[in-house]
Amino acid sequence: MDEIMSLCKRRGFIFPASEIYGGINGFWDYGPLGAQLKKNLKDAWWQDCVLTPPIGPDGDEVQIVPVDSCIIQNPKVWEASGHVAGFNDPMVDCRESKSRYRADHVQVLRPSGDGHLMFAYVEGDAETASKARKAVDKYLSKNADAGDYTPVELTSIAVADLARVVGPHAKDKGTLTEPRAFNLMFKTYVGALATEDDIAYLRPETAQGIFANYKNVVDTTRVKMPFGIAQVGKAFRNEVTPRNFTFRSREFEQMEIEFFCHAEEAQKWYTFWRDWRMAWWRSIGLGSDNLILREHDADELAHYAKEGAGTSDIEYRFPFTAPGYGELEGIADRSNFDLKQHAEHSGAKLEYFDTERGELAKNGQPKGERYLPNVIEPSAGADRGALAILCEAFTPDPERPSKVFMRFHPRMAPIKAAVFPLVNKDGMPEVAGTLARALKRHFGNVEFDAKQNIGKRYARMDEAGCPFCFTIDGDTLNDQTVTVRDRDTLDQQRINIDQVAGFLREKLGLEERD
RNA sequence: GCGGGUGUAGCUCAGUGGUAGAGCGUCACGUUGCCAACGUGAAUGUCGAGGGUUCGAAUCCCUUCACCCGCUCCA
Repeated sequence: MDEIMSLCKRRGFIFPASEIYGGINGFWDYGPLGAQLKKNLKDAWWQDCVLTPPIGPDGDEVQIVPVDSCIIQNPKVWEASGHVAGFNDPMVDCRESKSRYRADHVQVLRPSGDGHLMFAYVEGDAETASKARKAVDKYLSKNADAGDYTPVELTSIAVADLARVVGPHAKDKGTLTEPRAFNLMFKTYVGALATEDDIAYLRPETAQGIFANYKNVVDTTRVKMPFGIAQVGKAFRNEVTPRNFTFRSREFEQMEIEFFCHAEEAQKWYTFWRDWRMAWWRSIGLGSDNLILREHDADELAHYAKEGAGTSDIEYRFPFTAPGYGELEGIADRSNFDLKQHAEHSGAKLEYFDTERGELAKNGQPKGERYLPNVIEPSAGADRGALAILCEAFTPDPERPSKVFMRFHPRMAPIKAAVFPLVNKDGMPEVAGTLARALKRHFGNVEFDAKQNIGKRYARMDEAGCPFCFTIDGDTLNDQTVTVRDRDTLDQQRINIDQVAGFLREKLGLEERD
């Protein structure tokens, strides 16, 4: 991983944010190559999910429409979604055992007498409860005046009295910190006065911006159930521990679809999205066994998925997680949790009237059915995706001058092609420059380089992950052919200069896709 | 949030109290005939930051920031 981070810095993929001031924990900037790489990833997602979506399980093209919602929304959005409550759990730390507990999960055995020790345990945890009980018995045998011990909430203990509490996993008293709130949402103020009434939050996920716009989309477009709403955008979380390069950042970008369907079809669509999203990641270069699909166990389901039919993660084996895996995308059946919450909190009627369902009327037409749709959510991390692509592409090769090359899928490669004059004279640079400019118009980032010798230029392109290099040599001036150098095989072939654009179009996957 | 480690040029690193260095990379000129060749020249340092000790600190001490590893957390 150190080598990957070093290459990212050296070649301009990723830098620490505000590095000249020492950086800032949990924030990363993309350099020239990284910005293009991440954009290629987002563009591919947009192309394949929104513009030319896949064929669904019923044989029809899936319906997806985009939105672009604000990072700051009415704070009630986050109350309805459960984020305000869920993000504000006070926690206590144990200085001795290094354990951390949710304060409202810790119970304390407190005696009727004053000034005596108290013993904490974790609610519902037999082991610590038994430890605390035994400690009480032992203590009472020497301090009969303590009186009767009864369980109370830790949160009801005065801060000064915490010094007499023995933690759930501690031997000594007074090792528990006072409960502290870990607010994982970024707070800000709307309006220049910045009073408590003006508090707002940076969105911790893009999903709620979709749910909040659900009614507007249904009312103003001709979408019919089932359909999806897609969004790409930044989200923010005050992670306790930003870690592992860009994997857990405090500012990150999501690519999300909320796919709405009737509850009876939720299972079918969940399976469809799970499998199709997995195939999609494979198609853009994560084809190795570093990529896995993992169904969640029942005990790790999120609050919104409890009643749903399933949650699975598409996970990648990063160098820093190996032999384990890290999440790239989660596909969750959120049931109708979110729309129900927003309907209740806002008072808006969010039920969908489905004219194709219900009993048949006398005229043979369905009477229709009113329901809150279920939601299947494929939610992918753009930064994590870019990081996985970087890790997967990183290929050490002691045989070649650069010692390493980036084996990007051509669709993801930030530099699509390079054009070199073999030597910087005899009319070669002019021909190469003309070809490079022509290719750039069709393929975007195409580099022209005439500096130093040809070997160095190939090596530079290997590190940048450029899949194809075209070299103009003496023969080009006579027979109009150029050499194509393949990044992965190092093979060279000669093609006519007029065929270069067609060659690239085919290799870059710009031909018709299924 | 706890514990351990690291921070010197773009990168990799040397430098343990006395004038800040090397290799690679970058730039210019020359050369070049398909995989980091060569020659000549050049630029590039808040030694992570702040404070202290000292005649003198990259070096010793304190504080702090960032990154890496292990815990913890990840709705």
